[in-house]
Amino acid sequence: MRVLMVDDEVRLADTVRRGLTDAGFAVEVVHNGEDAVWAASESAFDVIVLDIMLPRLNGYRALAELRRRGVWTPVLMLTAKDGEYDQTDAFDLGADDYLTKPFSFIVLVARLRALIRRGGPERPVVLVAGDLTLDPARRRVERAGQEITLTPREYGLLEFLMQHRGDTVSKMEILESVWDPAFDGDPNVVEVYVRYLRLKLDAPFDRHAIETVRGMGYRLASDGG
Amino acid sequence: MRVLMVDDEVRLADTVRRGLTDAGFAVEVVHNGEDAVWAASESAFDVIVLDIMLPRLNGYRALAELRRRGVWTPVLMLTAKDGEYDQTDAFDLGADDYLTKPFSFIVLVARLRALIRRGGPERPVVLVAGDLTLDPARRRVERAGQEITLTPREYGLLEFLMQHRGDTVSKMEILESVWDPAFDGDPNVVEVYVRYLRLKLDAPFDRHAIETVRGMGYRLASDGG
DNA sequence: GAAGTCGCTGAGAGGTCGCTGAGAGCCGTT
DNA sequence: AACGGCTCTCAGCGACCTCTCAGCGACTTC
Repeated sequence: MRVLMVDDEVRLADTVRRGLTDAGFAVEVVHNGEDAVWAASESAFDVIVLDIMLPRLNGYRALAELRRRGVWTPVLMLTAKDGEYDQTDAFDLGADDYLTKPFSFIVLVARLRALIRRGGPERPVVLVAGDLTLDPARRRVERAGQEITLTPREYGLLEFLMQHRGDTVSKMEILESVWDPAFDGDPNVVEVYVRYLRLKLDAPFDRHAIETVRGMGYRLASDGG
Repeated sequence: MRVLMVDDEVRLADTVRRGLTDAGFAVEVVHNGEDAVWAASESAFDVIVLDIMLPRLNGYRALAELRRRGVWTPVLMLTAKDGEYDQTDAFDLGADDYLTKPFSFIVLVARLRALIRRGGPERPVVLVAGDLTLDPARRRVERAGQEITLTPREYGLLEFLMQHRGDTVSKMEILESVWDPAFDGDPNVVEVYVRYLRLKLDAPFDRHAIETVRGMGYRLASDGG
């Protein structure tokens, strides 16, 4: 059973490594996010222990990058008790379990065994509207099984619309959420990006997922159009 | 947060119920598909946990039936590891997430939270008058389940009438609320818009929701006409 | 039944809104 | 330095929405 331990607290990492080795695991340790992504991509681990606070590439970014690369090794995240991040965010990004520091070593071993036993990693929550799917962890959008590539802005807009699928959202709401909470420019930019999305999501499939509600805003059909 | 747990493995269902209760959820448990549909239709849950293998009506059929009835509560499906179904089928049928048995309880809780969070805030009250409904959040108007598209002005007028359904409201009250508090033009514009609403809401259904009270104003029938 | 008031209706002018194509500015890459 | 991708601005256009107006019918009052 191979474990990749990622933590920049050298002392803690070393303690854990020794304990896990005694428990029969083969352990590799790296201390920053970039090395973690590299190590996990290069060779196959059964499970990854990933701290959030990391130099160069923090735990969330590293996890997202791994999932984006198609690495689905189960990940147990280590979160500080009162960190700035919402712990459940970890799940949205494709983590499979988490532990709050400080943690009991026995619990860690038990969780790791459970993750390994359970096998494949859990799928992150995927937004669905008919045959339109958006996977936040992999930052991937598909219609009818076909991948759609979007720019960051287009992606942000679609994610917002899908989070509110079925509801009518105003351009100002969109601007405040997808652009800037203090946006005060021309709302026309939303129209422009809605058009871009329609050209990529609707036109090629002869569908109409994004409806215009004149005078109010836009609505993404719950069934994907 | 109310959870409906549907599973015919009594032992498992009970364990989950206790765990969720400890985690602060209000849990209701049923053990077959028909009861699930009934329970979910009768009262509002924040999320439904639905096993696939169920007596009387299996999970897929139950889910389809719920959606058919317009129940859009988020559903997390439980799938057996090597079942006959492809897991991704769940998405096609309108499930919002799934977990493979056996699953980690911690993951279940996190997923439920994510689903509830994703579902957004509680819907505001939907205005109802007979078979006429107006949903302010979705900005959607329906008569007998059929969507009616309204212009902003028409929508504003109908919203006002439905807020005062059963009461007679004068044209001046309408003008001050729907048009402008300092409106001083010709009240005839209200007559014109009442007509537009009648053409869209009443005429196609051979109904008379909006009554004229000569010399007084208008009244929207509480029972929708 | 005549006169007056009130509400209904069809037509249309004018304004607003959203859509669209073109292109400028800004990056990061080659 | 040139290029390509991304973001955003802008102005023209067409469709839609709002409101006005005048004629007519219905109801009320005398």
